[in-house]
Amino acid sequence: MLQVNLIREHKEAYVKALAKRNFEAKSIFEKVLFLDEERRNTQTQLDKTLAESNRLSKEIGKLFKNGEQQKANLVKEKTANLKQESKTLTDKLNTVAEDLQDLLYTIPNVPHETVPAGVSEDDNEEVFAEGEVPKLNEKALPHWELAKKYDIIDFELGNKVTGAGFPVYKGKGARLQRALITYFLDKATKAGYTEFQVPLMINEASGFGTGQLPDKEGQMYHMETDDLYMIPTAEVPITNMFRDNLMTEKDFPISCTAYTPCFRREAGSYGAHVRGLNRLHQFDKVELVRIEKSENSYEALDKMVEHVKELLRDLKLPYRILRLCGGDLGFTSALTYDFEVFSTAQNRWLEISSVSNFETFQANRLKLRYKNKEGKKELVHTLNGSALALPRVLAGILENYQTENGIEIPEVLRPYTGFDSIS
RNA sequence: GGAGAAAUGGCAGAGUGGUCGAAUGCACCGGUCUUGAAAACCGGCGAGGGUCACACCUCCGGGGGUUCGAAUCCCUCUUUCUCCGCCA
Repeated sequence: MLQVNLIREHKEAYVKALAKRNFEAKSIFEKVLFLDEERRNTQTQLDKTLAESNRLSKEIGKLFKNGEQQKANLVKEKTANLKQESKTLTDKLNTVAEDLQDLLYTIPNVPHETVPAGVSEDDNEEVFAEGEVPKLNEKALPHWELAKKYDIIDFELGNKVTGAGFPVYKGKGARLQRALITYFLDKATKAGYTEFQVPLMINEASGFGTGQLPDKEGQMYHMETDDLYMIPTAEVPITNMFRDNLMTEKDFPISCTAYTPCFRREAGSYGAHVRGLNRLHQFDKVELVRIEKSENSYEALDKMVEHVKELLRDLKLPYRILRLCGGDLGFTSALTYDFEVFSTAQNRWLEISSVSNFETFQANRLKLRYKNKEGKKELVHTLNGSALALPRVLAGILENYQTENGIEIPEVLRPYTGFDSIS
């Protein structure tokens, strides 16, 4: 959620920046500023009314104490009007404040100056690429065929137990997945992130805090009886642990990591793009979250990018980094880098990480602030990134490491898997 | 799931209808003293809105109500604790 005072100050610049997302902000901003002024005016009127009735109440108290009942009753009559008036004003205030809030919720984050304009993923900007695409022979298989051949992932079983998009990992497949998780967590811990285990369901307030609600409730699984949502990413529980916090300088840096399953409804897709592990309703992910002072946040973003690069380098997977264009940028993000691994057998790029700086957009909703050296309260910046999302990493490994004799295990994972190949 | 108790500032803990935004202690910040530190003493010290700054308004778990007036009374929800039941 954008800050109203900043909208007032930087209206023109914001309108221009939001145009990169193809978001027409001008008239909405005008409405926001109008409602905000209305809100403040109403508040002032209400305050005056309440002040007067507070004054009278105290007077009545004194009169009663002095035994001047009659005088007190006279004053009492005067309060009736004020009461009615303050009720009317309170109602008005609530309505205006709510309208303002609703409107603010519809405005996406202002893109960073480096974000290119664009309408779709085709306009994303490649900023880095590394790693060699292996030469595979003609008989190379896509990962879902490999999974079947070596009996390490069973999609049919998942269908039976739950439904499409909930695979069952078996034997060395399960072990490889666990090895990846442990490896990622170890790397994050070494890089200074504190490991957490967090709830896999969240309440409504948390959904609002990180911006999944109110817009994207269709993306999350909802437990109606208890009004809880399955997490679509660990970002939600982790970031919300800090909701309503007022931090001090000493609390920084804050860097957290967690492994969790993630649940996404992802309605509406079909075909080869959702084959196998490409898109699932339940998948595993190791997530990084950082909470930073505004002046440090972009440095922190770079560090996260470097961290993810290192993971892919270690796994020797060919990948590229994209700077998302305005049209592809998430609602809450100011700047996002997507990492994609090249899936050789499918001959396409698979997104395996997304690293973003939300600046104050989430912090404003979360009321997550810190007291700076001058004792002034400032909103913090929140950042997060996947390090990494498992299924597509697994797909990349299976496809890129396949040989005629089986699938080799990347060197760095062997201490974790306890085997060198799957055959 | 059943029975009972509780929820107050960073923490502990007073406060049961009127000058209570809230005693006191600890923690924290500033000062005096000290070679330095500790102790002692003095002062400051919750949050949000509002203002150039004051004034002023709101907040004692959340929501609603009674009253001229609520931290205090009533209703309701949530959470925590104790006991019982069930249970990985």
